[in-house]
Amino acid sequence: MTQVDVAAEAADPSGADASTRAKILDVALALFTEQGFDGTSMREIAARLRISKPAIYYHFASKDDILLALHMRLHQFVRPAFERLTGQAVTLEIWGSVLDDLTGQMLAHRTIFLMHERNQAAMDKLHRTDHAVEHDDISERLRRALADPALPLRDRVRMACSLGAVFGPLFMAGGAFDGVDGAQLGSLVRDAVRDVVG
Amino acid sequence: MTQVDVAAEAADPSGADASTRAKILDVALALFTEQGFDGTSMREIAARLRISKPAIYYHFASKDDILLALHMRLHQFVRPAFERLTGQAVTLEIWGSVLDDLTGQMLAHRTIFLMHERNQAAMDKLHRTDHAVEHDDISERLRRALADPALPLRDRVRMACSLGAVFGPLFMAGGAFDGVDGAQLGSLVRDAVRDVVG
DNA sequence: GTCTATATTTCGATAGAC
DNA sequence: GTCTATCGAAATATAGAC
Repeated sequence: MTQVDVAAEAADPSGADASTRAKILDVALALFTEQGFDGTSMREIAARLRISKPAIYYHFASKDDILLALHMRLHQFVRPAFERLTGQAVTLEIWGSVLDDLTGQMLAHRTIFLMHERNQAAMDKLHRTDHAVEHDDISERLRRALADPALPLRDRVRMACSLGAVFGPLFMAGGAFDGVDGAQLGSLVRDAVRDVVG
Repeated sequence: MTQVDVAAEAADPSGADASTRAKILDVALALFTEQGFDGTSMREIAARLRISKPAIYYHFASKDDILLALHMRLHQFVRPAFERLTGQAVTLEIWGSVLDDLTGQMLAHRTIFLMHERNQAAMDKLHRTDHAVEHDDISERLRRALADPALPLRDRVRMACSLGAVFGPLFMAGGAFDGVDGAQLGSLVRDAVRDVVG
């Protein structure tokens, strides 16, 4: 059993003398983001940590298992925001408050979100293969909200556009805002998002 | 030499009795979008066309060469819009007109844009390896505009958010707008984008 | 232009010692 | 927990006939 408390992993500081498992996750996150999941080999992860490949397999059952652990990190960050979409009819106002939270999480954990976006194919395969991910998944609830036939098309489009607006600065700017203060950036993004959905 | 006129490829209708080369590109586009570039093998492409692997290699020098051809298609679609960013200082108004054109292209060629987004890692590697792509590339001009220190941070953020808003309905909706009429969708997206950048 | 057969490389994963 | 050595599968790409 290589499972470990998710919160502890996420709380890992900057890798001073963190556990090997946490260090593997940090390196994998960086490499998966830069080169893609399929473009990164286990050998590469091991080399950067100056350990051997089997050492990784002691901590993770498979390469997919590493990706799954990183997916769970993201899941943990976004679940609180998206839980507001269940149990009540979605309105533009509710959607706006969801995106407000989401903006904060995105800015606090940019690399994880970027890794997830740049490896959607691998993530999809993981969901098809691994049944441990179940269908508690966020993407499904999101897709259902945006396809809700009870909503006017105009509102559905504005929901999708505002969602894109939240991630535009991270996904499409190629690091143009990397050095910018998170609070200031968050304020500007939230203003722009409100202009779409407010 | 397997190079062929780019416009002719893009003009290929729906694959009735199109040339083998064009059919390979169509199948590769679909598979790269669904499963990712690295998650798709040459064997898979060949099997779906009921031809053999070497038949593909007669038309393309390598797997990367197929991806490059698809990249050129996209490049052709977006270049006119982005050429407006050269030779003059970027303003929110110019940016708005660029996104206006881009919205139309995105809706007219959804799959190509989606494939490009879902294979950024492979695309980056292509740019690093293949020097035929040169640095005429769009991504670079885009990044420079969004990082332009002559612009106030607020404007740069709104540029990034509006760019994200254009692609939100395509990238983040999981096909929730697949059946929607392009003209109607375009009108609604442009309205939302104008609220950010207008 | 398309085929069968195969060369070559690389990867994920495991065996077994320490 | 970590190592050396290796297995087996799958992928890209090519040789050579037709």
